[in-house]
Amino acid sequence: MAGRRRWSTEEILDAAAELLRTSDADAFSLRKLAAALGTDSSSLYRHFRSKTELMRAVADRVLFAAMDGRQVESGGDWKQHITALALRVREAFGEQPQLAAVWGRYASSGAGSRMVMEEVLQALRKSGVPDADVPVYYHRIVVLFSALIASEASLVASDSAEYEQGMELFRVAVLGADPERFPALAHFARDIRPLGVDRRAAFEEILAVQLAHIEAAGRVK
Amino acid sequence: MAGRRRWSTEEILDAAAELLRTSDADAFSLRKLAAALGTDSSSLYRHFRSKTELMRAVADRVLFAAMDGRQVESGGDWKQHITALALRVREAFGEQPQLAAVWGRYASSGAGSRMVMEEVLQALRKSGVPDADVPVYYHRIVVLFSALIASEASLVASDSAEYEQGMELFRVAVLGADPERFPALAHFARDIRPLGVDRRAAFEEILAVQLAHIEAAGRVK
DNA sequence: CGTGCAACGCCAAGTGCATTGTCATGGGCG
DNA sequence: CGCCCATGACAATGCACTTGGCGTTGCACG
Repeated sequence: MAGRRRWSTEEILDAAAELLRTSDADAFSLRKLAAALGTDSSSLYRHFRSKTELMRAVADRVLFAAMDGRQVESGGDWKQHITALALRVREAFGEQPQLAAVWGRYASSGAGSRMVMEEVLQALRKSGVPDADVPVYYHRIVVLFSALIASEASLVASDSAEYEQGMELFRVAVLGADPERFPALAHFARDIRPLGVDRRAAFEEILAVQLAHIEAAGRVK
Repeated sequence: MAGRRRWSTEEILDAAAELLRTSDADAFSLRKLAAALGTDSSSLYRHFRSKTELMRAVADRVLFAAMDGRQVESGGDWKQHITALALRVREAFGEQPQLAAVWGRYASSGAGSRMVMEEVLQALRKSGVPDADVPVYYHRIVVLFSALIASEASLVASDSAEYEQGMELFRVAVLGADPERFPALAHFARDIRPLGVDRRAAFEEILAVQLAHIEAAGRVK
């Protein structure tokens, strides 16, 4: 028949990234991906041993794309550097929430992950903390970082029906709290905001606090 | 036939929690739950409209159980209070990772969630920050909190096969980094540790830094 | 130019999942 | 006592990942 052609791994990954970006939420499946490529899902198993392996590869490719074109700058504040990096990764995964979960679980396999690690480590070396302490601070930053991004993405991932339902439950739980048993909750009820709103501001502030703490530790020594 | 009996909602929730605790990873399904109860999965739909609704209920029940027996103490350092609360919730969800994700997504519906909210809010009121600022600090703490717990749980959630595979990829990515392109990574390669290790220490330290920052903000005013 | 092998498309099946109808039943209410 | 509706049981639908087999094609190598 006609369509017979060879699929490069990159073509598959790009199609997958595209499908993940456009189609919403958990609508992604190997079947859909194969259909979008004009082939059969079983053919994908010639390139990847499992769906997880494919997802990992896509995640790294997205990460790589997010890092690409940026040179590792040697000047500038190291905190700004890490913050900018964080926001870039956050934005990249913001459009493909599924991938953030994958990255959060097994952070790191390919070139994209390596670039992220490299930049964070280089920034930390300029922070003033002794070389021996860099790994532990690195670990802490990455834990914080991947947790925030993954959880943020999982918020976007749920389809709107479930999301709305959750918001409704939240409203009921907060506004309907018994003032006797939950005085503080009832007192602040109207000002408490659900988890989903203002994520970016919270993200930046939490990260900034952590970085400032590291900087202070560096100065003391 | 014989087995016909009526299932109370609580029985179902307890069985679900039990199954989630003992069975590993994503092995949880309505079918398994029904089998454990000695019934059919369709019967569960007489009690819950969907699997999500059931998961939400179980999550809140676990939360409730974790909070139960603890009185809201009026004395003690507010930071210790929040830290202890955080660790308690962390431990409760540590055994049922699936639920942490549910909680992270739609944080809050029932009594358990309300108890957590109440305690955090009460602690914040003692922190010295003005009442008007409590909601925003609350928001920040809960975002950080749920993100850390959910992402940590998702690490435990993946079955050991995939976990090991991910660890292997991590090792390759770190140890096999080209020193020319990734000098810092190569330099620290042997001291960089994967995301999964030392989670509890990282958890406590990140939270402590955030709380200290809030306390400082409270003192300034 | 011919041959061989790796890779593709396609088909089918196996297993597991959530969810939805349909039927039967049994306990509570009049 | 007898009806009725909530609820349990069963069957079926639709989709998912994964595996295997089969016919066929394109590329590389001799």
